[in-house]
Amino acid sequence: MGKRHVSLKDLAKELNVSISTVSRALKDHPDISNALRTKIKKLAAERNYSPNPLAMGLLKQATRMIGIIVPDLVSHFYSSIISGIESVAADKGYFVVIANSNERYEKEKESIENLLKARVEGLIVCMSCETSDTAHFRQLVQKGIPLVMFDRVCLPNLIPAVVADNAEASQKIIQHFYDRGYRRIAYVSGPEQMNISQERLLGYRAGLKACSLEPDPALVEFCDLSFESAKAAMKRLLQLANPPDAVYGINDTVAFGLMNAIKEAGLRIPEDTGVVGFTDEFHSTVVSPPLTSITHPTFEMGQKTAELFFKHLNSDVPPETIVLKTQLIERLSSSK
Amino acid sequence: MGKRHVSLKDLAKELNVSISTVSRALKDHPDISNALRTKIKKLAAERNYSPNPLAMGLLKQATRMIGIIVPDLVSHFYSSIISGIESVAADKGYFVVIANSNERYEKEKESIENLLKARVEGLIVCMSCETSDTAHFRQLVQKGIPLVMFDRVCLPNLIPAVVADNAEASQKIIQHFYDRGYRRIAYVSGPEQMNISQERLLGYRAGLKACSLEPDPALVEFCDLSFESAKAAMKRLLQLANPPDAVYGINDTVAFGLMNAIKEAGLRIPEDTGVVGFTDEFHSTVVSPPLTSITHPTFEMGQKTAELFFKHLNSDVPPETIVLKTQLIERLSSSK
DNA sequence: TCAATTCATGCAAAGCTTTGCGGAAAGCTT
DNA sequence: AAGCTTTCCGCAAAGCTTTGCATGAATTGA
Repeated sequence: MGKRHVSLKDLAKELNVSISTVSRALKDHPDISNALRTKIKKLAAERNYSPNPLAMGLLKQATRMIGIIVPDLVSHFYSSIISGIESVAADKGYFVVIANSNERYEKEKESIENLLKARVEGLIVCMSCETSDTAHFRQLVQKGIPLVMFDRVCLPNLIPAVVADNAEASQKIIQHFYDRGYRRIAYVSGPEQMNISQERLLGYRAGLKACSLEPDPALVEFCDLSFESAKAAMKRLLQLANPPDAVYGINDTVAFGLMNAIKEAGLRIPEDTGVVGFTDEFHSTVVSPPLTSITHPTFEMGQKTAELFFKHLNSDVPPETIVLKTQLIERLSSSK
Repeated sequence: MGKRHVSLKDLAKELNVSISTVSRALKDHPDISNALRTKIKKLAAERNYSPNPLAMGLLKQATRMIGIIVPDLVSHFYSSIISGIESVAADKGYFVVIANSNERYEKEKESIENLLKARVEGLIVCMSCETSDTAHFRQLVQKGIPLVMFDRVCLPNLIPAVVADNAEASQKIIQHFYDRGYRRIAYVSGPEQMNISQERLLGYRAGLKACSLEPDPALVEFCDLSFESAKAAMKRLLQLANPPDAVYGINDTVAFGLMNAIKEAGLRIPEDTGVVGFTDEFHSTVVSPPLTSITHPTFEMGQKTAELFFKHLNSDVPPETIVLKTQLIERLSSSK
């Protein structure tokens, strides 16, 4: 039950030289003679030496860890984005530590605390849908802690961010519905305080206007982003005196909830009700009928977010917001 | 742009006492007088002191990090298990660091290296489907590094593990098909070296026998677990002179691939071909028709795995394998 | 042969925390 | 008043690495 890792000290003792000599030899410092250098390097390789990151962290005040806070770990959207972040971070020799806010404001604040206590070098955050007070983020900026947000963002003048072009995507959806002959188009949004809810609502309205459709407030519903609440929202829409013939859900889970309610009501998709989602490739091909949707380039969004993070970690550039273009993939759920 | 975190030293200097006094006061050591203790605690709270985990790690040789290696970050199965692990780890004050083997043997070995270099205290692993050589795991055990596996496991006498009762689940599926009137039941497995492939195959055969059905080797297909390869496997099955009237896929992605191929062939589910998956709740309700499946209790599996990990981290108990019971949830895809 | 370089290596501090041990001051007893 | 016990606190080491400065030896030039 010996020590698990060899240290410079161990190597030094074995070769009867000082720790600093070993350290220098290993990093090709010119002060060390060739003979000794090769001898030290050989032993280090044999013993499988690797520098202790704790010691390095202490010395350099850098842990090479970056904290991620997501509202939910399980859905494809976030795991895919995390995957994208992780791939870039790994390239730079960074680890990611993931915390889950579970869509709760309190948990989000707590996660920030914990990650800072763990000495992450900075944070990448997607806000919980409950969060409307942004003081905790402003504080991070004030303390000079690197922070980048994605998808659900706030304080764009203070905090670098990566988002989808939400308004434009919404408009494309409305236009698409219109082209397919749908005329009463509903939108099931998330909580009002979320930037994505707002932006997509603006796009929705702009889209209606562009198609010369009369906006009807009754066709805009809100839900808490859960499958069940989306289903309930759809049920309310279907009970309207003049129900929609098409509906657009703010994300994948919501779209599935909508489809479920429509089917349970005995209506056909896309004949009676068209559906479009804001979602990622995989799911949409699995549901039936295949779901027309905006492809959110999730993996890429993760990569871009990580790149932006590293940019701001190393230099003091002003915050920028990267807007990713989306694409509408037409499938069966919206082709009357 | 001062230091980001206050240290004991900072507090000590401010109060003109020694570092050790501050340290002791903060942990209620009896040697410190009441008056001084409260004064120190007050300042610590004000300054938002939290002990530096790097220093602690160095001192205690414990990083409170646990490494997880999964074959894939994006699928619901793994993200849900990770979520379960994380919830238990967080309770114990541990962080999880996640590495993705991408179903590749080489990447798996590399991830082990990297996580050890990062000084995780132990590893939780689900093997890549490529992995058949288990020397790298045996090495970990020899080095005394805590290791627990889940779902796809190996060396059960050496390595503690959490698995589903695969054989029994398979049998239940066959029995279920039989009860619904299906008679030519196919099984689309994963790579042969995987324990889950083997165990479920055994259960499949036992199930056929219990139902007095003749096993037909042509009805067992293998795939690499991807949607596409599952689809290809199903196409091969459908081209048989005597194609199956029911098929069982080794996991969710595979089952979706099967359904896709069946639909493309113009066959109806469940009338022409019954389908059962080995999957998790959410997806199965979203596809059409809803997929009958074995519920893999993923979140719980993650929790149990983490609990087992901590058990073995702290004491030297012999390896045990925890077998989780599964449940067959009947939905439309298998009810002729 | 002595002084002046050059070359190779070691010392020690810093980064932060815990903890055994020793020390000083105060209070008590006789 | 001297000695003893409490009570309270600081020193220093360990855990690991990097790096400026110092030291020692060896080599060169005069």
